[in-house]
Amino acid sequence: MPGDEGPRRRRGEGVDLVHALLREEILDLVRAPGSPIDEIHLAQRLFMSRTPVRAAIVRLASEGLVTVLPNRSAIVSTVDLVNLRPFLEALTLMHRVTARLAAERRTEADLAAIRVCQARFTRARSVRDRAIADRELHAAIAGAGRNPYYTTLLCRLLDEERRLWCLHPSTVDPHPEGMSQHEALLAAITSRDIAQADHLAQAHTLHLRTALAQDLRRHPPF
Amino acid sequence: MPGDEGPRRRRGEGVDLVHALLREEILDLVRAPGSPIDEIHLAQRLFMSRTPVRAAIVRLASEGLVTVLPNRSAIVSTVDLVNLRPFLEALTLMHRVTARLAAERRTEADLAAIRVCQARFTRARSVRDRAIADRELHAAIAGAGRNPYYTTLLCRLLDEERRLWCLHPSTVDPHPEGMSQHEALLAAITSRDIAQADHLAQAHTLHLRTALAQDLRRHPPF
DNA sequence: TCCTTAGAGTATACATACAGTATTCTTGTT
DNA sequence: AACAAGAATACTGTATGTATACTCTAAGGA
Repeated sequence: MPGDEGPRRRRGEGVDLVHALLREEILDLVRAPGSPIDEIHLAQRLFMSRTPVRAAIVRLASEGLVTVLPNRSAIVSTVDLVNLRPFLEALTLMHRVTARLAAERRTEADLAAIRVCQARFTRARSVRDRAIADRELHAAIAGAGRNPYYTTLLCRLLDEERRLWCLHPSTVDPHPEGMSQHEALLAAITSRDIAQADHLAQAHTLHLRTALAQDLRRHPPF
Repeated sequence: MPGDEGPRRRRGEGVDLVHALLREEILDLVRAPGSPIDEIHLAQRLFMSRTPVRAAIVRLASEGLVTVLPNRSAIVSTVDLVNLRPFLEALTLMHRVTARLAAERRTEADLAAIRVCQARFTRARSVRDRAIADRELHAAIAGAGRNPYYTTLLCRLLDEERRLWCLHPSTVDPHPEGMSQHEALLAAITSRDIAQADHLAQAHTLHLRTALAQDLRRHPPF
């Protein structure tokens, strides 16, 4: 099977390939939360053996995107409503602390990288592209804060936020104030205004919180 | 080899076994930071095949305890001095936020569990046992805060702190104020005094910070 | 003497075979 | 007809073989 098709992958990139593919499919909700992941079919689809597929699943499990059931198939992690409160809580804190640190420590190179992401965000048209660009933008801001622990956690939370956005597209569909919020946040980081950056980061997640609540009221999940 | 010895492990617990063993050896500095991990020898030592060993290494890599070099052997993650500032920064924030939330949300059952950990901490005699008990205690406090994101990150940071303690034992060896600090923190959480819990959590890491600085001055790593 | 390079050796990344468990389908009984 | 027990099936966990990539050593050339 492995040699049947495919441009004879180089040794070592098989796991990354499966990991990236599964990750995208999970975040785009192509794979529904709770749906099982069949190692064999996935391996056959990618013309490789089960070994790298299993390794990728283990990695995704430690990132929280899949849940392994012992002696059963692994499933895509569910989007739990009881998890919503701690999620928004942690997202708010990480946005605030990374924005503060970015305002404090950013270099000119950081600002340039952030502006590239911002430009990419304004060009994004689909909900999915906006979600990806938004993640990259905030990851760049966190990177300017120079604390990999915060960056890692924020990226994980932004991944979960992407699934929420795909579940409730109306929270991001018009998104007119998203850009102006970003612009204001960038201005605060540029001028090293820590208090203002903190305030705007708080407002950013507050916006998400109210939009989600509105959406849940309009489209209750029951 | 697999059936040679060992009480015929049940299916599925092999990976957990290797993971737990490697984790302990890494945190106790039995395996030096930067030292390579030989899958084959480890598998032979535990009377199992390389497959579960590899799975455990992948898990440890995603937890940050080992670093996999592509097409090379995995190595124990190094304790980097340039990482010390973000580490202490994140540790302080996580201690503060988990203590605040614990003071806000703790139940009677939480208090009972925390007190069990505290009792275990006072009974601990060796540096290693104290480090383990300290981790369990703060994990219990974080658990009372009801935010798994904070709990996960704090536990990861406490693991790294354990390696620091083993590298610089003098920071914890006498440790007379550690217990009174814990007692005061527990009192604040019990009486739901959020501001006081925050303040004490901050003092807790400040103590670690100054002790580490003192120790680094006495025993410079060069 | 030092740098480059070729070859042997070793260990990882992947493939595949086997074993065990969970699920499902079938069959018999009430 | 509905339920239970057993068999068949399917997929996971583990073991092991194979090929590739890296390391180390040594030899040759500058």
